[in-house]
Amino acid sequence: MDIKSVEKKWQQKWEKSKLNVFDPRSDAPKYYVLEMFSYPSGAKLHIGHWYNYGPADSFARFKRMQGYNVFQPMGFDAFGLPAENYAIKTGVHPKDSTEKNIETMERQLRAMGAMFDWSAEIKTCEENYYKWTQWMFLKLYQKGLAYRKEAPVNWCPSCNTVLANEQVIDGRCERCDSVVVRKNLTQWFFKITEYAEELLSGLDRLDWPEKTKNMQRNWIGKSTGCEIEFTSEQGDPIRVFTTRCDTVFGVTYIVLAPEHPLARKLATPEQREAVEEYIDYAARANEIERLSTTREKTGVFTGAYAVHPLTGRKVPVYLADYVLATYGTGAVMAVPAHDERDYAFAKKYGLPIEKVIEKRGGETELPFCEDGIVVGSGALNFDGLFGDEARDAIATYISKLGKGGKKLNYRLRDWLVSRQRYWGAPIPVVHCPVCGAVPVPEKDLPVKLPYDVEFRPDGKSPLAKHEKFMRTTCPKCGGAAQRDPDTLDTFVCSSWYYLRYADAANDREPFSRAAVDRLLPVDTYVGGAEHACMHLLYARFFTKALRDMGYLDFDEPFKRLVHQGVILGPDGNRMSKSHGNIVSPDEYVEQYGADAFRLYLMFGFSYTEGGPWSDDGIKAIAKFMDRVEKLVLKTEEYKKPKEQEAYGAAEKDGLDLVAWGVVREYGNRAVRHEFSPYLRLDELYDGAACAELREAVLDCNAELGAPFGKLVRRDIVAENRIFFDEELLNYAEDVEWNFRLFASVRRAVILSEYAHHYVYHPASLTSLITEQNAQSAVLCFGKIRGGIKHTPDEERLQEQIDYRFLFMLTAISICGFFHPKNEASYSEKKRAFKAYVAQDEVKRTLRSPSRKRLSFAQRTVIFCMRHRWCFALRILASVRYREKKAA
RNA sequence: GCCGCUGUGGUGGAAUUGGCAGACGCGUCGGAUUUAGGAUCCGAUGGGCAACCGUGCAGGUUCGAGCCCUGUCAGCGGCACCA
Repeated sequence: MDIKSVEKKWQQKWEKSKLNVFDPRSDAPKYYVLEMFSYPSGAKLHIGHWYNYGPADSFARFKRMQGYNVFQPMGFDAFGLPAENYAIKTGVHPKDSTEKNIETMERQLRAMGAMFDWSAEIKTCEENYYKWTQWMFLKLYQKGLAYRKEAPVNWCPSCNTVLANEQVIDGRCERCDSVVVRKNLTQWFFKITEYAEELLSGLDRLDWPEKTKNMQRNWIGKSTGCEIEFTSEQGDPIRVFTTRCDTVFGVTYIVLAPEHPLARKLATPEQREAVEEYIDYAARANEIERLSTTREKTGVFTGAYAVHPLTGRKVPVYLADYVLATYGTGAVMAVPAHDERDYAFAKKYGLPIEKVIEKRGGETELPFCEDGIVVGSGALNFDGLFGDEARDAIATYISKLGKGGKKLNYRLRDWLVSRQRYWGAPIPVVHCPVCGAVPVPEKDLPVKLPYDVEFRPDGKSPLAKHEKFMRTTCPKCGGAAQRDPDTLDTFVCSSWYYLRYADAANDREPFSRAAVDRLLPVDTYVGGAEHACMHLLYARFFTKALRDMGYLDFDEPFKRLVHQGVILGPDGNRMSKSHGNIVSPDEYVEQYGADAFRLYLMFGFSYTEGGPWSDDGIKAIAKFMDRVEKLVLKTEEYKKPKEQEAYGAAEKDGLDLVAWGVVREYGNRAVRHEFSPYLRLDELYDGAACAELREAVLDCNAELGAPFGKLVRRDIVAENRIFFDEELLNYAEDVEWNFRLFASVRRAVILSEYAHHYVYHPASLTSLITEQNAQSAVLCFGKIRGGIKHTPDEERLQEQIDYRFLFMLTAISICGFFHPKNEASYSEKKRAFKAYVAQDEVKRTLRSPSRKRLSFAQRTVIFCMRHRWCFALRILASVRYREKKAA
């Protein structure tokens, strides 16, 4: 078959027919399948794109065949640093290079044969999109969720911009790997911390990979503890946060972060110089050094003392950079006996170490950091309490004193969104010397990004150097003012794009409520795991904020999340230029076609794991497709009407059952994104199911083959369309086109002009179970011991199970009365069995509704009820197969 | 250090709710076809002569465990001076 022309033909047909466009008037339930949109980098689609979009698209098709009105849009995350860095290197303007890249990628995405709804396409760098990104900023500002403050920020000296915490990996810039330095800058922040609790608790209800949910949980980092107020001798309150207030009686000193506001103030004249020096030192030390756990702790005594709120004891106040200014209160109470860090610090500076917790039932060895029994509370009488109990009591006491109390703390920091770069959405704020920071009125949006800018990297934002852009008037007082020279982090753009898709052409608002209500939330979201703590967290934050402003009616943007794995190079390493192991999709698509390529991606890997690429793998797929075609061509010969009806009822029923089972099975897996194992041509005609049929199919010259001819074709073409439609797309449709024989299709298959858009509803099991084939397998001692015929009526099966059946199973299983190894005569077995079941306890067991107390027999019956179709069939098939072989 | 995930043939990886482990491929071996090679098709392929034994290791629950429980080891991923 000429795969390329077939692909082209069908892709054009779909395009013309607009079958991929979401139909808002349809009555069918909606299903929103979303893949993370692409960043238009210079290169063509790489294998990661294909792996993300190909199988996800097959999933979308599957949902469509199940009768859903599927919405699957595609767009481009077009702003971002790489385009700007490319401009600095080559002089090509980011807008030009981005547009060119998008054009290329669009073409490639279309050639992939995916059913993207291009009518909803969005590009975040276009005015009609970033206008609304700016609108989002204004809304957050109005709601008090965007604010400006001077804060120590992560500065990447190579990218010349600040980075969000999430973008700093091991003290280095996520993008360029340079060492990040700390800098004080006035920047815009989004108050994501306001939603910390909901972002955390909402995770429980999401159908997301556990791993990802855990990463977010860690990132949010909730800890339950207690705030305690100490007082300096001069009277300044020093609040500390601790999760171990049960150790409060062991406090022998206090430590402040070097950036703590009281650090300088508390220093005594004698210590002033040393303190200044230390603060200086800490500011210079870069993140890497500071974060290293192996590094020896450093610190300095302020000369000041603080008063312990419970004991009235005076304890020295130290500065040390092992305390972080940005977490908790920026100050900790040090309990060297029960904290490793405090212990190490106390040892080094010769501070007292006092045991106040005792190990329960054992020798207490310091530092002892586990829960234990309070022993050092003195007159306050907390001695003897353990762990939580002690913490509860002490925290309650502290709050009664008015010196603090229970407190929740989060590791999550506010999201820094200013970027000193050009290629992003300008921050819609004007700085007026009179009015201060004034938001740009909605009607003046968008704040347009100028085209003619200077990219030379000199630490200043390119926009800051663009006079025409910067000079403006204050919207409030009308006086001369300056624009904010920064742009928004590109993660702001991607925090709401899934909403825009629903109403991409709207030029009056970011989205209409009606459109969003119809399509959102996203039912299945597919993309890489690397966004766990950034995009996926930010997007959730946006959704919740917009909900609270009344624009949305749901809490979570992505109901279900699937991460695709990573396709590695043939050598098992990550694909990279330095390894020289990059597999380019293009050459394979050229040789085998897009369908074969996609099929291999689904078939050759576990979707969420990925794995090394193999040339043999894709060859095997090509071979598979070849065999399907041959099989269909062969069966074409069996068309004679008389012979068509010659196959027996039993065979037909058997085949129906198999088809039903496989279709159901496939469906079960497909909804879980487990595609790989269910493309077995052979299984359909396997010995387990229909040995005769398989022979007939594989040897078309055999006499037996003729009666099955039509059935085979029906099955391959009609029943298994579910496989082909999804994964073989164009190819399958052409096969079908050439051999359409739908006359005998009994399923509720709705025909339309375009084969792959059939709605497929597998028939119910009940309709397939007949008097002939309703059987259960009898399992006993772990093996199948036989089959039992019963009623085909699924609903009434339970009551129709006759006592003999039940008792026989009981006998076989529990007592072994009828076990093959039991040598007694039949009547002896029967007598023993009857005596056994006459016992009250056995009777009770047999009637017990509790699953736990069910006997084996009952469980077997239940099991068989659930599985009977498959086991019954297998028994039938294998018996028949054996008989035939013997004959 | 803490949290999470994963351990199945020579190999990628199957196995529904605990129910015939190793599907479907790749590779290998044998056969057919071919002047030959390639391609294609057919058969065999966990171990053991056998009964049997086999899902990282050691236990446990169960009539029955790859799957559930306890412990342990290894690999991967994330977090990491977060008080």
